[in-house]
Amino acid sequence: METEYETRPREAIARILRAEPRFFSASELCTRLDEAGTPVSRATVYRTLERLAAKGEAALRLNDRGEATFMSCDNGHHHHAICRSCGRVEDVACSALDNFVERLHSLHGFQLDDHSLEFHGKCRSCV
Amino acid sequence: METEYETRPREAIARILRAEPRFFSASELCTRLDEAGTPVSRATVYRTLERLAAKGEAALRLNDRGEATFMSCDNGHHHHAICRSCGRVEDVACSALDNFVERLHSLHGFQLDDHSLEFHGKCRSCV
DNA sequence: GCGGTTTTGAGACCGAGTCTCAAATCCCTT
DNA sequence: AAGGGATTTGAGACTCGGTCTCAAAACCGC
Ligand SMILES: [Zn+2]
Ligand SMILES: [Zn+2]
Ligand SMILES: [Zn+2]
Ligand SMILES: [Zn+2]
Repeated sequence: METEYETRPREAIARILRAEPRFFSASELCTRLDEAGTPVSRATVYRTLERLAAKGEAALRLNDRGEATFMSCDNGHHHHAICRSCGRVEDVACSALDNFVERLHSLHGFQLDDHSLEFHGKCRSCV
Repeated sequence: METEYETRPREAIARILRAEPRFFSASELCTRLDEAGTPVSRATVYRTLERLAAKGEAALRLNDRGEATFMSCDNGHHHHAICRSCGRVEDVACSALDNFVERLHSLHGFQLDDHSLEFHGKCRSCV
């Protein structure tokens, strides 16, 4: 039947994610959940995050140490400007790619100092 | 004094990296090194890759499982088009960002079907 | 409340990556 | 070519993020 239940752990996690436009690692979330008086096991945190990502309600990102981090994020395809200092994330429309540095600054007040860009697809010999 | 020695393990690793424009994980390299009859310990593989990356002679990339992968790559700042099928990597100049889809196809014969882009810097309130 | 279904938690487990330190290697000097 | 001080290596212990298992708990339509 595959019905989905609304449970205390899921709601506690969603509440923390929705409160801030930032990426959270699983362990960060566990700590926050403990502090909020609604502790949730690691296994459940991982399962919930994976589920949110699969439903398109959260974005998954690997941080520079290769840890999975998650953010509440459901506005379709777009990109992210991440503050090196506080972690705040600004959404950047994909169409803003032309002259992206200038736009990023004028639209979001974001002072860009680095970027990473990766393309995926098929090369000449694999098409 | 900090002199650097040229050693058999380092040369074996460099030889494998230079042979293909692809990202290799540490464990992949260990396997290749064993097959090539020049086995190198995991610790040394990691140390050597880290050293190459620090010297700017190799690019570091976290794959979708969060594993560190390395590729021989020393042409200054640029981006990568990675084939989903064979892993072959095409370099893409940073200035090619305008109309990148079309350029990628006409310049490299690369059929783009996804991309990831991330900006890093300081947000309005952290500048 | 009851009962079938879904979810949770504790802890075992896995694998990538790091660390330690004695042994091996490198290469400069003689 | 042998000696010797500095660098590098390897085996294996260790850390830690993430997965898996399965019995117990929670959920919700009845
Ligand atoms: Zn900030
Ligand atoms: Zn895009
Ligand atoms: Zn290919
Ligand atoms: Zn660039």
